[in-house]
Amino acid sequence: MTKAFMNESKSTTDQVRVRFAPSPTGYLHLGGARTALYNWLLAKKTGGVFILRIEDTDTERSTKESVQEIFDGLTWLGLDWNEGPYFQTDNLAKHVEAAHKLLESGHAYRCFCTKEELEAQRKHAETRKMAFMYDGRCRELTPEQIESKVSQGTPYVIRFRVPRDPSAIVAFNDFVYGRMEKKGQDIEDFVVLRSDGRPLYILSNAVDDALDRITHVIRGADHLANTPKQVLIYRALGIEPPAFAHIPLTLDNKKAKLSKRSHGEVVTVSYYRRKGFLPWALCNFMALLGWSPGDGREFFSPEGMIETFDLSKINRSNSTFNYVPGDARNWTDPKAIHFNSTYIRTLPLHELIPYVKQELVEAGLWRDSFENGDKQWFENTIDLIRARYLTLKDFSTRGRCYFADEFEFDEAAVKKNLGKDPQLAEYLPEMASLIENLQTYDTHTIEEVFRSYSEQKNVKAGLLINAARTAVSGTSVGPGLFEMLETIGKDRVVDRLKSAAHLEPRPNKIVLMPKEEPRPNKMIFDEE
RNA sequence: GUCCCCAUCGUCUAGCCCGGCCUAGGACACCGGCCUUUCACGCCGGCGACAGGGGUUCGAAUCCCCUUGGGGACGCCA
Repeated sequence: MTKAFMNESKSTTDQVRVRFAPSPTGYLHLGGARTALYNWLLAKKTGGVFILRIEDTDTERSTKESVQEIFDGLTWLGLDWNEGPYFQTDNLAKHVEAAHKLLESGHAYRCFCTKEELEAQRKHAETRKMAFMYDGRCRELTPEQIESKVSQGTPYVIRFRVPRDPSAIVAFNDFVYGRMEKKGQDIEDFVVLRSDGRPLYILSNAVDDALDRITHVIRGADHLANTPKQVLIYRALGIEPPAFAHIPLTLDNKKAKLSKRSHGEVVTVSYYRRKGFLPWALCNFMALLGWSPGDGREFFSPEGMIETFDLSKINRSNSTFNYVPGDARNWTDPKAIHFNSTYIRTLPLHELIPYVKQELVEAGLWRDSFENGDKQWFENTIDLIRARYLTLKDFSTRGRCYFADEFEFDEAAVKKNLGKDPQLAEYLPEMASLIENLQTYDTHTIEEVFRSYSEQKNVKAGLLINAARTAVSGTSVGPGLFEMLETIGKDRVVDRLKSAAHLEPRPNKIVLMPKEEPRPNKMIFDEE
């Protein structure tokens, strides 16, 4: 409408400008993170700009912690933004200005109805199972009536004057849902400015998008129904609306009958960080919740996904996050774990190592020699053990025996592999001595010791192999024994074989997964 | 209650717009087998879906209608 506004909002380039605009009222959860990811992907793909805007106009519910969580989460995921963070509250004056412009141009009007009156009407309609929509009684107040109420100091809100012409329709094209139309008659005269002078989201959000020259609004489908209202605002302000892409919501697994209690953290980004996820593994998983390239590919490098990503390939139907509470192995969607473990197994070693380092540092297992004198050994070891790990946590739990001398013995493994034959108490120290005397200590020579010793004693090699495995690692599973013994090292192997001879089956269970912490949340992930 | 969106294996999905190549493909999970010193990986195989009903058509997962189910919006929340 006004020149100032148009100038500020007019797009000066063809560059794609997208934004992630979360409200800092809770955790950054998977739904929001996926929205951020899609925005980021489009920006990267088009050489555009990705903006972070914190929509903190709900001052009662917004928290500093939540803002920090959003920063941390996006940073961890690798979804770097080019502009911002902007804070919506910084633009309040502009939003108010817009509201007044709407008023002046006749696109909006003052409504003096009180909250109480409206609430009563709403209740009334509800009890009679009627649809409630503001009846527009303040719509046609005469200038004199308005003047009178204003001079009396009667509080008022500013409502948008939605076209009531039966033929009026508001339409927009959505990249995902196609052409969307809504009759003006089905849209309420919505409030854009509160009686205390603060703007509402519907206005602030649209004005900010205009101010930030957003070209594509990619957000959750929960905003689909709001969009016609915002289109109305844009038009009334003389601004060309951005393009829209509403993405389907992610739902909870209903059948699991999740209570709010049993939920919580499993839907937050920070939880996956703590649980040992590789950030890109999470991104890859999230991306496929509602988008697919259509050719069956599922694993993408960031570059590959950027290249392949396409708004038109986003689904229209909601997806379900397949989380079943109480399943220790599948503590989150099994497919998410699949992505993580596959990345751990297949990532170029030099890309994985920094994550492993961080994990070992946190667990107190890191030694600086791992990137100096023992660098080669360390890399070989990681490469050897990573194949069967699901999360980074496994490096410090299941992998502990490779980096420390104190580790736990699995009761069942001890019973099965060390308790199998009492003769082992004799065999193991003897083998330890043989190994101790080896001139060269490598996979080949170690294997020779085992093979010839088993022949000599006329016992199955498997008996000795399994016993040794448990003796040096505490478990019954792991890499090939001879590689394992080589990497663990001669001295340690000798010590462990000797002491294992005296090991008896006793309770000493290993707990691999950290305990589930309590926390809950909503069933649906808001996408913005 | 009103308006809107959606509907393929348990889950994520391909196919749908431009009907026939679909006795519906892939992935995860699950089950079995092979490999093997264990566990994984890998490979082979199995289980498993077009929500229901009408139409249109020579032919429908694909088009139309109805029903059902799920979801969203309907706030001086975002």
